Formats: sequence, C-alpha cells, structure tokens
Amino acid sequence: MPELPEVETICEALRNGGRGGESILGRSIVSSHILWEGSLAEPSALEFKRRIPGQLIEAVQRRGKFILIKLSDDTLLIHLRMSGDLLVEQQSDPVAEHHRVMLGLSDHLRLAFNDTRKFGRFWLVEDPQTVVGDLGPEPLNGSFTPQIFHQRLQSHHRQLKPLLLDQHFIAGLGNIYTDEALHRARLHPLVISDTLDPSQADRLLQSIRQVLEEGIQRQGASIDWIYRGGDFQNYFSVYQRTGEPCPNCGQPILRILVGQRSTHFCGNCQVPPLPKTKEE
DNA sequence: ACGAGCGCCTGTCGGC
DNA sequence: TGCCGACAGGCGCTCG
Repeated sequence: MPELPEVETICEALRNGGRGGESILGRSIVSSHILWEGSLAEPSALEFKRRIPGQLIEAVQRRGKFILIKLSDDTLLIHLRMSGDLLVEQQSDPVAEHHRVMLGLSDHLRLAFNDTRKFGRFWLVEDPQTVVGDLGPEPLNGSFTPQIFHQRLQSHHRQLKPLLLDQHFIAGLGNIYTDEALHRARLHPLVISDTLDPSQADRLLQSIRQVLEEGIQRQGASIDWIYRGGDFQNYFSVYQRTGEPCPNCGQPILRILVGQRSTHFCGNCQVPPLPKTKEE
C-alpha cells in the first residue's frame, strides 16, 4: 500500500502530530508488546524487548518507503509493505484488530503498528545503513540530477515499469505513482530504459517529482478498506481507471500485466516501443 | 543482467 | 447463499 507520499505523511504525523495522534518526538519508550513475532525482521523478540525500553525518540526520518525512528542507542526501521500503518494512541485505548506491535511511550501514549496482511517489518539496529544502505537515489533530493538519472537509465536494459519499481534503482516509487508518472511523462511502461534520450529522461524525472509532490500535498491516497486520510485517489489519471477516458485525449485507459503487476496507461498518449510492423 | 514464478498473509469482490 | 478464483499500494527468493 504505502508508497513514498503515504510514508512521508505518516512520518510527518509522528513528528508533528496529526492523523488523530500526538507527536512521538522527545518521548521515551517504556514498554513493548509483540503481538505477531513475524513483524520483527531483527533482532529476536527477546532481544527486541530487552533493548528498546528506556530509549528516547530523537528523530523520525524517511528513506524510500522506510520509516527511520532514531533512538538514543539504536535506530528502529519500519517498512509498512502492503497494509501497514503507524498510529499514536492513548495507552487506555482498546487494542484494535490487526495490531501487531505496540510500544508504550511516556505520557500514557502508545505507538501501534497495525498491519492486516502481516507483510510489514521492524528492524532494531545500531547502524541503519545495514538495512537501507543499498537503496537507490531519493527522487525528491536535489542532488539527484536529470543527468544522473539519464546515466542510470542508460546503464540498464530494462522495461521502464519494473525498473522504476526496483528500489535499488530509485527509492520510494510503487505501483500507483509509477503508472501516474509514466502517463504524465507520456512514456509507455514497456519502453526500454536505455532507449531514452536526455530530454525524455528529464521529462520522466520531472513527472516522478510532480506526482510524488502532489501525493504528499494531498496526504497520500486512500484505497479500499485501508484508510489513510489522504485524497490523492481522486486525482489519479490512469491508476485503477481501466476503461475510463484518458484526461489528455479521452481514449480509454488500458490495463496490462507487467512483471505480475497491474499496469495502467493510455495507448494513445503513451506510444509503445519498437514493434513497427504496419504504418498508417 | 534480467524476467518469471512463487511465497508471505488477510480481505474484498465478481462470477457461477 | 455459498464457494472459488482473481486481485490488492511490496519485496525477497529461486530458477532459467
């Protein structure tokens, strides 16, 4: 579920309050309850419960789709995967269905990890680089230039859709924002990365940044039974709009499978690669 | 180097 | 009504 804009929205709420909860900055962790041990990637539940109490929450950062909670001694990294969410509650609140981990905080607060599908993971480590060290560039970081992006596209021979979803290539994009960015850039999802010229690469990077920034501004997208609070889903151009008219040209949006992922695009605005058998 | 297939989980929806 | 498969915002693994 959550991609970069949703993760950023959640981080912002943890830092400054929002989404119905208070800030966790400056609070200390007083206890931990592991309701589903599978949520812990490392260390073991025993070690986790031994190490985390007493640590102060000093900062909340995002790297790609990872949430980094800087503690006095360690960093707690959280990946929400498909259905995870982090909520700040009162310790007296009832334990909701699908809560998997709860951290008791000072001031009677509680940080709850709710994760219906149990795909989300926690890491409690001294050095966060052991977890996020091999992620690709941060798309909204100004030091990631169109020239570097073009160079990286040239260094692979892959279809754009799976390449943009590859967190080693670029961090933070998921199925929604990839489809939206490709449509905005007028690039077909099956175009091969090393065929892009510098101006197309520049247009793609700009499109990626625009859809991510709009997503953040709208506090992410809320889909299905998982409520986020954001409303970007009302502004999708192609994602889950199969058969509906393209906002640019009115032609129906198409859906194909690319690397087992549902992929939405306009067959008119986003011209497919190579197969030039017939001409008009 | 790359793509395909699968596993991890729970829930919803449409078709029969 | 009930069952069954397809599908869902992610990602890591194995295998060709």
